[in-house]
Amino acid sequence: MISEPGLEAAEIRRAALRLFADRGYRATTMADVGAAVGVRGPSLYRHVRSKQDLLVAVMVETMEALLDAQRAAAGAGGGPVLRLRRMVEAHVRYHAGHRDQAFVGNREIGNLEQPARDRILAMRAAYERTLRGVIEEGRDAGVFAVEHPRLASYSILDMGIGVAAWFRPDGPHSVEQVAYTYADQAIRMLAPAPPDR
Amino acid sequence: MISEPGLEAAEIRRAALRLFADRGYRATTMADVGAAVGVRGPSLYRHVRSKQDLLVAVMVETMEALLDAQRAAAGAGGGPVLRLRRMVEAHVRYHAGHRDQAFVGNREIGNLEQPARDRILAMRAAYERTLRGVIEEGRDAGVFAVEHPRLASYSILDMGIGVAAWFRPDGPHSVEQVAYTYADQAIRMLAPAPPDR
DNA sequence: TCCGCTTGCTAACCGTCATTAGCGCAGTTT
DNA sequence: AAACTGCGCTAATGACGGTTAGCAAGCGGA
Repeated sequence: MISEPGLEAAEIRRAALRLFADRGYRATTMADVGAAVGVRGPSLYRHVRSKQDLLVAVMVETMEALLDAQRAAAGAGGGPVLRLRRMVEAHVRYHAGHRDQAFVGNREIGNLEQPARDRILAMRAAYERTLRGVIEEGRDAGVFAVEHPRLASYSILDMGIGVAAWFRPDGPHSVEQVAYTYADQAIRMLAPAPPDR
Repeated sequence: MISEPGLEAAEIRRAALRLFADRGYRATTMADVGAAVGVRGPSLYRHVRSKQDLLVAVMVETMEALLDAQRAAAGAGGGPVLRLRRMVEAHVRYHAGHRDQAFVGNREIGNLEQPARDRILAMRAAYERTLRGVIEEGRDAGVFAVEHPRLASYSILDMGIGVAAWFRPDGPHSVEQVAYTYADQAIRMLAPAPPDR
């Protein structure tokens, strides 16, 4: 046999993700997901507990990937400016390179049932806290001039999140170009006014 | 009589907006909207053509308010830096002061049926184009250093949009404080490197 | 060969929901 | 007072959709 794929839970999640991304969780039916993997709706229940479980799996996966990328960026050493640059680049790279995940992860929070919702919110809070930590460290070291670090971290995260909504791989900008430009903007946003003038 | 309110279409739209904002369009039932204005679901049809019409009305209203605010900010004269500041402040003020509208306006685009969807998208495109125009004008005048004006306008708009998701009137920041800070960040993001060094 | 496990299918269940029909009650007009 | 009108109500309609039941085909191992 030439390795008939065989329905894997991961394949179903992939299909669900794409559908959630472009129709929304509530507008996607189990029959839709089934059709996307060549099966009838009810057959999915051999591999998946529920539609809600699919959403939770997709969103947890997304947040774990983001946290991993952020940890890698933050853990590579260097001063606050360099670490911030790497964190912003990682953030943007993920949102440009995994638009569906990012989009669903940001739009469908309200459709998560407890306790999954709180779990995801806690992961998001941790993600923000880490970025803010670097900003505060840079402020204390005198390399950033920031009055409200929380407003700065929210701004930086939100501008990256927005990338998931408009970025197209076949558009005029490459992922790396956007990541670099956004990191630059973040740094300029935080840089202290130069001593002259 | 002490002026029994009397059901107005505007009152229904207000209730629908709130429900759309915190449950989502698809998760909101006409019975929910009815309950919010003290009436059964079917009675709403005396005042409203359909649920979809409610969504369209809410979103068109939102985009018109944004475009009006932007026009006012841009039309008040001044150089590119000042006009940009006023436009960003107006953008943030709206997103902090009308969170429900902004939130629905950004999340429910996919639930708009044609031709309303294209109409809203055209309004959004015009809104972005105007902001980008000021950025390009500033670049041509030498007061902004921007390689990709489109990336800059997207960043600025998206960071403002994010405000609608986290801002709380009883939180630690006032609307004006956030608007001022965000405008500042936008300007610093675009400011050319100073001539020294 | 026979058993049992896996997995897909159809049918059925049980809700939910937008929307329409048609009734009846004011309040107002003629 | 009769007729009209505006508006809310209940009941019904027609779809849709998540999930469960129960059957059957394929297949590997004893």
